Amino acid sequence: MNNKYSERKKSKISSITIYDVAKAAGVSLSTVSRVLNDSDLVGKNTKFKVQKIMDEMNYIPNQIARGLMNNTSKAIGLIIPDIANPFFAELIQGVEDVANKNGFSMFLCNSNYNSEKEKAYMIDMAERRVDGVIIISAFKQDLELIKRLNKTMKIITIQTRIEEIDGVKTDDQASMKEAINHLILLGHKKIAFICFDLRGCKERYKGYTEMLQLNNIQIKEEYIREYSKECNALYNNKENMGYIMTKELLELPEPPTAIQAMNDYIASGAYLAIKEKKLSIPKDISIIGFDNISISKLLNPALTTVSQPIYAMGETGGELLMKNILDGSNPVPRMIVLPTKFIIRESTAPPSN
Amino acid sequence: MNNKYSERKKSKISSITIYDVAKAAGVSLSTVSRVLNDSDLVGKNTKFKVQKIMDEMNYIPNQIARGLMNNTSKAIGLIIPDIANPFFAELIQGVEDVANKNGFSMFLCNSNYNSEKEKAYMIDMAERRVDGVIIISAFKQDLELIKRLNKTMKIITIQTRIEEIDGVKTDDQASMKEAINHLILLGHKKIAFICFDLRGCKERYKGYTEMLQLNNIQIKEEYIREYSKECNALYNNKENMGYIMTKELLELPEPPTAIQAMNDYIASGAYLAIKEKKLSIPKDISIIGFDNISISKLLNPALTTVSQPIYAMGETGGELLMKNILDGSNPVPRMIVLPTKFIIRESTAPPSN
DNA sequence: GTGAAAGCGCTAACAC
DNA sequence: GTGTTAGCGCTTTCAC
Repeated sequence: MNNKYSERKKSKISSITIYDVAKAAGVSLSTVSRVLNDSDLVGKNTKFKVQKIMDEMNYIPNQIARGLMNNTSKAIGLIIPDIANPFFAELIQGVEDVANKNGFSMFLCNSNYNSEKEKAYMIDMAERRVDGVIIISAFKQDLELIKRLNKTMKIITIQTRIEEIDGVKTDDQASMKEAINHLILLGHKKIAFICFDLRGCKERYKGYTEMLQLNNIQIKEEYIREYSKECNALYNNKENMGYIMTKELLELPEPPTAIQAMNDYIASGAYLAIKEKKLSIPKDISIIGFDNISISKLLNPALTTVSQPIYAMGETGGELLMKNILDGSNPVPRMIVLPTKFIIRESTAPPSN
Repeated sequence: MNNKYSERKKSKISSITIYDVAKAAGVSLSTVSRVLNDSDLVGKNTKFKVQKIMDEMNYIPNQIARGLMNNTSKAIGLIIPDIANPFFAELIQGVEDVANKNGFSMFLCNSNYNSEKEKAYMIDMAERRVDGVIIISAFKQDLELIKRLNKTMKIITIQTRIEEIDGVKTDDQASMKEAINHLILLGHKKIAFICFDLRGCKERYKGYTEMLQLNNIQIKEEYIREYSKECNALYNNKENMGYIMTKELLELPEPPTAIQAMNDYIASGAYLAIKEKKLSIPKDISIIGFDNISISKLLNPALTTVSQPIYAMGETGGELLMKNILDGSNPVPRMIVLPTKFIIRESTAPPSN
């Protein structure tokens, strides 16, 4: 039993450590650490030698241990409500590209429009000591919690307003007014509004109501549908919410002549319901989306919508977060507003009757 | 200068530690640790008291430190080639749901069809000591690397074959044969095949060629297009590759009467090119996709395609990974094959000429 | 039941 | 340039 070299217990998952490398290279721990960090306080020859040994031994540095020391994980979290919506796919890409460029990795957290899950994810991210999170939420935030978590990690929001927290957004309200105005100018008076949750799209909803009021069009409650209300069941991603709400709308004694969807994804569901009813867009019913996700021009007829700079929103959010992580937060909270653009395609026309 | 309590330097980011809690509660570190781990080796009263103090102090446990000790991060990595493709959004969801259910968080890594980036991500995940990764790749893998990384983390593949590595897949080849057969039965002989990269969809491509050969249809090179070849530039996610390849195809002196796309996402790009050319689907040209992503039935006409159990693929991959992490890997590598289903919708018809 | 002490793999003063 | 040493925040024997 030759165990005279058992100076150290091997870890459970036997994995090469800096210690093994040091021993093999005949140098100290610090030297290996220096090589790892590409410090120029090591002799060229030593560096080369150690590097070679690292390769030979298949040494894989342990970021967890490094992070413990520097109190950083070089990771960020991204919390989104619904990955099934292509809007978020594009946004994720913007965030991830920036993170990657800065040497950060990204945790993806999909809350599925579940407020409890969202909260749990936020805490999880804090416990994992990510350097920052980006939150896109449809819910009212627990300010106490946010403030507490903000001590261990930077927080940025996208399309979400949290007191004292930096964020990026677009002017939803104004954009929505433009969309509704287009419908009104075409002659529509029976304009429905469908969304996941009214509180989650307050500004867009406000744009809708304001524009109607401005034109003395009565706001009818039956034209305003929330999926979260419609279905007391939890949000089930296997079905598109727009489909369900539109079906209801079309059953009304006096159905709307136009539908404004909270976003393109929901609008695409509306297409399905309308197709099923053998109605035609835009002849029988006009429809407008919001976001301009890539499928909106694939829809037939192509969807009239408000174009948001989705990738840029993710990118800008990511950059803001990086800035806050790297330079420390700004004393005065910033809200970066990105421009939108109304795009008229084929899904809107004057009402037929 | 009252510094008689400076027994310990505060960490840079001043953050409450187990030490502070212990001091405030008047117990030892181990006791606090036990409370944290919900061990039943602590007195009920002590437990309660410590918990209360933790709350009051807003203590947030440091997972990094815990992970260092247990040699686990309770995290997994998911490496995908293209988040813009809704196929992956659905797959991600399957993986994440399983991870979440098991108390794991998920790093999302989007390689953007860049083999170098993919490799870098794999190494990054290993350095972060994730407990496992799921890889969906279009590239030939560096077996040496895989073997090395497999020592620190479990590896699972989806729709990707790596020697000795567990995975989940569908029978691409047979499914593709069924699709091509449908086209041939309709009378098509000029059938094109468009994909991102032939090596990345070997099985699907094989199904295509085999079925043509079986029917004595000559395989024409100009009908086989790879995006990665078509464009020597790097993959640019701002454009849909199917659009570009289809445009080229339609310019041919003898254009195909049917196009088989490697997946629905690429097929949707083909729709755009065909619409632009003022041609009609399926009258002028038939088209088939692969995957059955949710937008495929939104396309107009609705896309004929091979339905893959996308969410289940992610879920199964996640479960397999969890099993391997929790129970240790199986001695003999497993490949779970999930069923597909050919769905005939509106985008295919007999050729007009 | 509870505490003391020795690590987990690495970094960062501080010596020499 | 290189080594020694003391931690980072937590877990885990091993005593008592």
